Amino acid sequence: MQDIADKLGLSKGTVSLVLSGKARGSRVSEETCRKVRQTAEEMNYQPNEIARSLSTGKSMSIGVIVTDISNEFFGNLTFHIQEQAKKYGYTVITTNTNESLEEFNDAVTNLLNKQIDGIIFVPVVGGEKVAEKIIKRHLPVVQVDRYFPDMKASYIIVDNYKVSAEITELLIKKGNRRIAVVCYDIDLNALRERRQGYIDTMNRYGLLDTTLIKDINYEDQEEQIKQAIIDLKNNPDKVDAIFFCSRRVFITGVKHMHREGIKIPEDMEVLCFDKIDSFSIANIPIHYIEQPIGEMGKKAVDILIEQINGANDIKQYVLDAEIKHSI
Amino acid sequence: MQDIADKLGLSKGTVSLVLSGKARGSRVSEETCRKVRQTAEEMNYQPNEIARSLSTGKSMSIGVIVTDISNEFFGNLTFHIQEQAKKYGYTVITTNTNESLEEFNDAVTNLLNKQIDGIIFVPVVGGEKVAEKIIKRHLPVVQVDRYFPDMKASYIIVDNYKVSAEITELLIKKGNRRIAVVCYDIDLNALRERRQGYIDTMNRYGLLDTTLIKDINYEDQEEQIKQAIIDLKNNPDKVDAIFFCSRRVFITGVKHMHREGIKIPEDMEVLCFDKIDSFSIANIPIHYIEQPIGEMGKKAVDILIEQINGANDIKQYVLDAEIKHSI
DNA sequence: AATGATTAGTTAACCGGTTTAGCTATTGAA
DNA sequence: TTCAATAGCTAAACCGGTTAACTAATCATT
Repeated sequence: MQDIADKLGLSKGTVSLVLSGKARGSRVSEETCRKVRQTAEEMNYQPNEIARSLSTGKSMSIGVIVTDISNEFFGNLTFHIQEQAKKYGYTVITTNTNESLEEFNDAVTNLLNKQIDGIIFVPVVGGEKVAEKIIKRHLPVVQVDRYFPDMKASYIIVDNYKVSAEITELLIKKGNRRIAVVCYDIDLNALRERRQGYIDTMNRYGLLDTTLIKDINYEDQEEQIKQAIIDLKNNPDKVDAIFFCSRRVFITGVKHMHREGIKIPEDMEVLCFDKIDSFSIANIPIHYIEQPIGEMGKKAVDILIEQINGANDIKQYVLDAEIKHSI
Repeated sequence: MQDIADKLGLSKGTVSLVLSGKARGSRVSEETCRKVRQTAEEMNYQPNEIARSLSTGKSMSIGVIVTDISNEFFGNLTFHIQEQAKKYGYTVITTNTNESLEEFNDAVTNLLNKQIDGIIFVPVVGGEKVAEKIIKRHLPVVQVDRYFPDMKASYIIVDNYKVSAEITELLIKKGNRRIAVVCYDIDLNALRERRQGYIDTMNRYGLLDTTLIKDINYEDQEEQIKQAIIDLKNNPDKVDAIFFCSRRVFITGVKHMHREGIKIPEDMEVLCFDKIDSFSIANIPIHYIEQPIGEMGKKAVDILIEQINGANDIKQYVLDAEIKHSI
């Protein structure tokens, strides 16, 4: 800017006014504006956003903290967040927590120091204190996919309970009595709700049987899922269907169903919480729940930007997921 | 910093020296260091990285430009890049190009203005001029997955030709004569090489037949892949196997093979370039090529950081992919 | 006593923008 | 002719760090 000013015999301030589009209000002549813009072009001037940020206190970038971007769900979510942020002219810094509290903390600290304008994050078990740090700074924040119940902050999630109840009921109405559930035993409200939606519905129809509930330890999942499938196959009272509470459990579960020679859907039907891109390579009918990932990502950004622009009401959305069927 | 300095009757400079760890060289007393650090803690001082960046000219963040982070391959790649960058203390800003030249250009411009320390990017067709902008700024850069042949810059890619030739040969040696290929007609060297690896190998064995080569237009892929499958099914000289040149083509292709009642592997075997997380839900044997995504991501970061730290030799790695088999 | 070396810390410029008070010259009205 | 209003621009502070150059005091050495 100084170079442009020197070349035109103007001051740095004037050049800044023109280039930042604030020339009209402060009345810089049409002529000068044209010359400044032309010279900037000629000299291939590119603004230094860092300097601008320091001055304005706005970095024009937002932080996104997810569990693991290589996971189909979070990859999709992040994609939609990025595309929406792009529309608002915001840049996105993404970090993975790998479900670790320490990494979550590091991510938050780092983003705060980077003077980020807002944060969209997927809560990590035990991360309330860390999240409070964001609130204390009065930094706009939106939780996605999960939320801390005691935190006064915006969130946008899916009604896990409701859709799980619905899909269970759907299967019951189709004539299934013996529906099993396979779910991680992790203490995430999303997972608890999916499991509970199933349990309450089965109960309501008087079909609940604890031998149909298979809780899987995350660390030892391959083995435990395999065992769960074998158990269900050998259940004295024939099992009609299995509800897998998440993507990965479904993939591993179906694999072992194949290995055990369980025919889908003749022997058992399968339900999957989450859509998988490649359902169609499995030549079987699959009932699945499709979360509105795109809407969730877009809306999270919308809410965040509103807050960045001054809104200070907390928005908490609970979206409905859809029940679908492959093949 | 000024506040800390005031409270202790020191100068801002001294506080900066202590807090940035340069106190030893500039000899600030042990006592003063301790007091500064303690007071910083008490006042909950957090450095403003933006200010630091402006001053040092280093933003401690790198840009990553991929095609589409929601794609399993790029999601994985980005994940490994982020994890490795974290180790070096670098933050990652990710952007998607959606294979669009314009978006690629916007991303580069934006990252340059953000005073990023280096860029890792997946080339976009026609993006040579845009990439030159990075080079002209003498900004460290690493291309991944693809590369611009005429650009003097580091890259790290997989030997698409070689592994495609190998997998074709493997199938031939297993007794297959009529191997087809289904590939996008996009002008990406990665895809061209996969196709060519197949063609040259078939040729070498005297098995090449152009009715076995199916080029798919990206925009109309669903329909064209379907038609390709039907064509191959009806090929007068029975087709033994199909080599799908990428993930998505494979998924769509296998779907239509199922629909057409083609039995895998009895009627035809299938080959997929790229590993898919959920291969196991398809109860069929699949020959696939697994790219060393983790290594590619990690190495890309290593090379970039080396360059950021002053190395100015161009590194060009061609990694080997592995041939594997599901079930 | 003079000199040099060392220790401990200060000063002030600088990074590259933004922003606002205020200055000057011109125009228009009284 | 005089004064106010306005247009057009400048000067300088500011954002929050970093760092080269400098000062001042102490200690060791000759």
